[in-house]
Amino acid sequence: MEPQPTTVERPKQLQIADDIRIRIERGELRPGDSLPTLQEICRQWSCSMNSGRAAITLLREQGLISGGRGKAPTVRMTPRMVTRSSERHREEKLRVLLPEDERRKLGVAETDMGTSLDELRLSVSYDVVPAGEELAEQFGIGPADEVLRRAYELNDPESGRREAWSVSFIPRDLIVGNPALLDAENEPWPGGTQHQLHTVGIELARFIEDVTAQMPTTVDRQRWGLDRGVPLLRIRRAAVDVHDHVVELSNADFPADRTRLQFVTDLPRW
Amino acid sequence: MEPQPTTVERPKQLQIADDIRIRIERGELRPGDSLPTLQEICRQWSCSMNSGRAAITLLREQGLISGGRGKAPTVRMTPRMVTRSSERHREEKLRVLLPEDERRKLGVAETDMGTSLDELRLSVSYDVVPAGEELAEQFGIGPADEVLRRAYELNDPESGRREAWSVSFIPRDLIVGNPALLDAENEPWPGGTQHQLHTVGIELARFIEDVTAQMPTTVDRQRWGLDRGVPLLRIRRAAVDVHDHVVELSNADFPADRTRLQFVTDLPRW
DNA sequence: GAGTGGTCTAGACCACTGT
DNA sequence: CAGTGGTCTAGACCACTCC
Repeated sequence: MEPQPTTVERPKQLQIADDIRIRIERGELRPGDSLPTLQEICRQWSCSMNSGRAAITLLREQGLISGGRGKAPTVRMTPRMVTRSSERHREEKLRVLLPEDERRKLGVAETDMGTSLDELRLSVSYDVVPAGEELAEQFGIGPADEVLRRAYELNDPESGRREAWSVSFIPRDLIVGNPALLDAENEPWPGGTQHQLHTVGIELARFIEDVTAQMPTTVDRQRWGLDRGVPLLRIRRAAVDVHDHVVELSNADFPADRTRLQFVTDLPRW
Repeated sequence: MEPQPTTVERPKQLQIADDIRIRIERGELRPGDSLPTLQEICRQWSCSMNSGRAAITLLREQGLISGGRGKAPTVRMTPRMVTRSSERHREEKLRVLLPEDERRKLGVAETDMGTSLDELRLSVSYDVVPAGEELAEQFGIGPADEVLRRAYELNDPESGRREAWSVSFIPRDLIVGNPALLDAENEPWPGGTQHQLHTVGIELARFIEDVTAQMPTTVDRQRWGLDRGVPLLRIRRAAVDVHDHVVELSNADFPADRTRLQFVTDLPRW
């Protein structure tokens, strides 16, 4: 539990930050508007510069403001939200049985990360590594058994900022039937992961996705070009085949200020 | 974009926070362990107290540490994660057709918020209000048409902390056939929202859930009893009936440090 | 060049934690 | 009680923005 002062008066930085937050929520300060300058804050609330700064830091941490260096911080403009729907999984499965020239329109990167490759730089790395305790338990294999580890990262070549990131694991034994799957040079694969699994006779029955959120570290913030106060959405996904075996595990991160995760749950008819 | 200093050297607070973060990630500092005292930090990194404090604030903001008042902050212990699975929706639908004594085991609060009522205090408020622009568009009704607004809040009576929260909207026209649905006194309803809709002849076909995350405000943090650096997961859910009409919209928040949202996507068989 | 906020130092008071 | 970190003041330097 967060330590809270038990003083009769609330801390000044909290009072200031809340006052300004309320002005933002009321719409008196709109996205893009500048906050009062630090000096004005200190005058209006009669506090020292450092307390005023602390209030600004609090607002930043709540994701309400951005910018500031050299000019007053501004009320944060919400970036365009990109929706990433679970319907992709079903569409990808349908596409697997199409001829290659149809499939070719979508590679693993697009279907797994939900972004287009246009004007982005894709880094792919393939490794064969021991599964380790955690993965082994999920896959029902031994910890020393090998898994194929595939890491994808998309960067904006201009800013260098990360736009998408994911890492996935497949037990090596499952894909020995098609050695081409072990070669990163074949990326992007026409049709995505489901088609790759299809080439070794695996049909998927469902995806199980666990969603959590956490604050990025300072280096993560820099990598993604994130404002302070923006969480990362984390998806841990298991792909289950028609025999109820987990055949792929993947992790992916998404910046919460520009990502909306959509999940559709169909209900059986009465 | 976060302002970054362009000085040749990185800011001390960042250097200190990163050094300690790396020690945590390496396992040299384990959950529950105490950080070095502020004085030790200032000695080791030869900085002023305020810079050391700023580093601690950064770690707090990243959700890595907690506590502190009167003693050194400790590496955060991850609370037990509660998984909230989309399978609930399917199970609830199956239960709707059961006799009442079977249904009675689950009320709206449990099924919609995923928690048990045992030892928790439930606050319910029902209102009939105009839909407004946003809801009207979703429901396909007029902005002045009325909707039933149901707000649920679960609190721990001991600490007073909020444990669950949700608000849901249903067009009034849909439920006029059963006036009992407008009465908050009937909570908890045996069988949840799906059964309530069943009493006015509505069968649900699917749920569409949009997940985002954002940082809580300072008052939200206090309400939920959240540590600094813990995001809130926000679910915006639409219930769609068999005629493809949106019949219920709901919003719910969950603390990200103790909640895992699970979504199962079934794939059609070839 | 004037004004801005980010970072830093030095020193103080207070509430809280332990013994 | 001594030690701790949270909050606060006062004052300084710097990089950045805008004119």
